[in-house]
Amino acid sequence: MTKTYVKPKEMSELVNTPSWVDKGLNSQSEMKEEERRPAAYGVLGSLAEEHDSIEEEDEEEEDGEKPKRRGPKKKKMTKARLERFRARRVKANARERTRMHGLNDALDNLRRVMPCYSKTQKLSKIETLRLARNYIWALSEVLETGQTPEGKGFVEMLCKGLSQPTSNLVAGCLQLGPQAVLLEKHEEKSICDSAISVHNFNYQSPGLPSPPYGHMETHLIHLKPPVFKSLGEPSFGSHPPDCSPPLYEGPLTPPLSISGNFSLKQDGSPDLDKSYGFIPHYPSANLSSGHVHSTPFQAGTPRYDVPIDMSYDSYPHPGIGTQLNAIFTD
DNA sequence: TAGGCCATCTGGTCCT
DNA sequence: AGGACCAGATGGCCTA
Repeated sequence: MTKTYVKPKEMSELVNTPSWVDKGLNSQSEMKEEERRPAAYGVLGSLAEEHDSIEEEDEEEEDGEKPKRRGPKKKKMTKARLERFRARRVKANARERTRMHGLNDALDNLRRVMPCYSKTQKLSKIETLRLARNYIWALSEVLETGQTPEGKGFVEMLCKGLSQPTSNLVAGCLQLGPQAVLLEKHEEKSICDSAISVHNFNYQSPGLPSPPYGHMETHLIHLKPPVFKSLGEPSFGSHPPDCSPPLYEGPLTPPLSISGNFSLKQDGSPDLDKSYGFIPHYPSANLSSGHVHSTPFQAGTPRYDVPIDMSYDSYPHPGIGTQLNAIFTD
């Protein structure tokens, strides 16, 4: 289930005021015992406790009843040392946040080059990674065979292992008609025409609003995944040299929206802030007759179901697959 | 209300 | 000593 994620709180609020700060405490160790969480017990609390335990241990050693503890004796936790640990922990937390933000930014960039992208309807992290894996796979199939991707098969490949909602979403994205604003990219198209021949691909569904932004053809042309370079093109050797996708350095423009229905800015570029939410308009069994899912859905909201094969064994290219296969299998 | 997804905190490990 | 990375724990938000 994709959804619009809303941050629980303002980041600055979380950064500046952890829960124990909210309570007017100096550290989590000062929280009441029942309010403490095991994981949040914290170095500060455990250090304070450690300090106590060391003193107790010393007392016991004096009694001579307990064997001496091996290893270096822990330093006594002075107030200054506690302060240093506290400051270090705060810094580490900030670094960790920054690190995770960087990771999320990278995931966002990945979302932007996925077949369905919208600022308002974000794929989850795991679904983004799974779709990316499938997408690489599907594109490698197109490049390797040099054949027109059969629409149904292409979408099914993209949807391997994805959740039903995400599968529907991808299917909805890719069943767009041939009218495409981005067909202006004729030069790029001509370069790799022999390798990427998708002219016959047409998933147009009756009743689907004409998307101003992309269908499968433009999307494939648009993509210049750096991964092909980094892989050394082992499985693309049959392709003309000029067909190897250049390293992508341009802006990360979304090839397709979730609904294929972006608003356009004055310059013709898609206005990502005003993209519409995904609305499935399509009757079930439209894409793959005989693969209609029995998953219940609300009356009046027909779904565009894609059969989901949760196994990765049937992927076409074991070469690239062996590298990818181990990554996202559950 | 349960489950999914997320951000954050935390402690451990490895490396410089 | 300190930074990067990782995984576990936890609570908040949202949806079915």
